[in-house]
Amino acid sequence: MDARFSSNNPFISEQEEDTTPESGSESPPSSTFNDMKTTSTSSPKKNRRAMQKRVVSVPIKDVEGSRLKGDSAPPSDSWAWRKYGQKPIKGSPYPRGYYRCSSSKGCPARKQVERSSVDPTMLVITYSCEHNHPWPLPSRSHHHHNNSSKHAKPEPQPDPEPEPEPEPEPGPEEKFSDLADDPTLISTSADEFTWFGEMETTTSTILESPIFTESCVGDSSDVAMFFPMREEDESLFADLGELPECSTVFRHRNLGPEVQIC
DNA sequence: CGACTTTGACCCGCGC
DNA sequence: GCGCGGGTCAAAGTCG
Repeated sequence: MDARFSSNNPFISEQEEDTTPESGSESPPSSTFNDMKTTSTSSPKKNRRAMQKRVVSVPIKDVEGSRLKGDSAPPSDSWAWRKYGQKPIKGSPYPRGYYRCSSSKGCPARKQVERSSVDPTMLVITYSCEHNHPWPLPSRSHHHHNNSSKHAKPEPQPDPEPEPEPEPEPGPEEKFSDLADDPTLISTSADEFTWFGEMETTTSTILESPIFTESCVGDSSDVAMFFPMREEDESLFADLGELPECSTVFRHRNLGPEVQIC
C-alpha cells in the first residue's frame, strides 16, 4: 500500500502465539524429549506455541555492511545471539538460521533469520520469546567477543543503547498481513515505529534495536515509555541526531505528520 | 580455555 | 496412521 514503505524500509509485524488456555492439549505426550532437553533451564518445545512472535524485515544490504559472512547474516542488536541451528526452508531458496539469546543465562529469547523468498533483498527476522517472560537486560559484559570476526556478531556499536529503543516499523501489510492478524498489536507498537523504519534506511546502526524488548519485558506499557510521542519525541529524536544525513521521521499515523530531522 | 559456528540427527506438530 | 516440514539438540571443529 504505502509505497513509501515498500522500497527499502524494514517491515515489522508481530503476532502473539498465545495458546494460553488448555495447555492440556499441550500435555507432553512423552516426557522423554522435554525432560532430557530441559537440562538447561526452560523446555523449549513445551512453549513452542506459547510464544510471542515478532517479525521484522530489514534490507539485507544494511546488514551486509556489518556482517558479510553468511547468507542470512543476522543483524546484530543489543544482545548476543548464538546460532544453534540452520535449516533449509521449503519453498524458500534460502536457509533459515536459528539463534538463541546468549546475553544472559536462561534467556528465553530466540530469533530466526532468513532471507525473504519474495524479496531476496530483505532479511526476515522473527523474534520470539516466552509470553510474559521477563526480558533480561542485555549484559554486554561478556561481549568481549564483540570485535571478533567469526564468533560474535561484529556489529560496531558506537553508542550502544542497550535497553529502551524503538523498533522498526510495521510496513506494508502485503507481506505479513497474515501474520498481523491482530491489528491491535500493530497499532500499539509496530505502528508506532513508522518513523523508525525511515531511519533505518539511512543508518544501519539503528539495527541494534532490541526488537522485542517490549514483548519480553512487558506489554505496551513499556512501549509507551519508549514512545511518549509528544514533544518528548524531540529529545528522543535529538538522540538520534547522529543520523548521518537528513532523515524523515514519521510519527504515528494517528498522531500527526512526519517529522524531519536534519 | 571459553564461546561460537557448523552440521547431522532427533522430535514434535500438523495436514492428509 | 503416516509422512512432511519445522524447530531444537548436541558433538565436533574453529577462533581469539
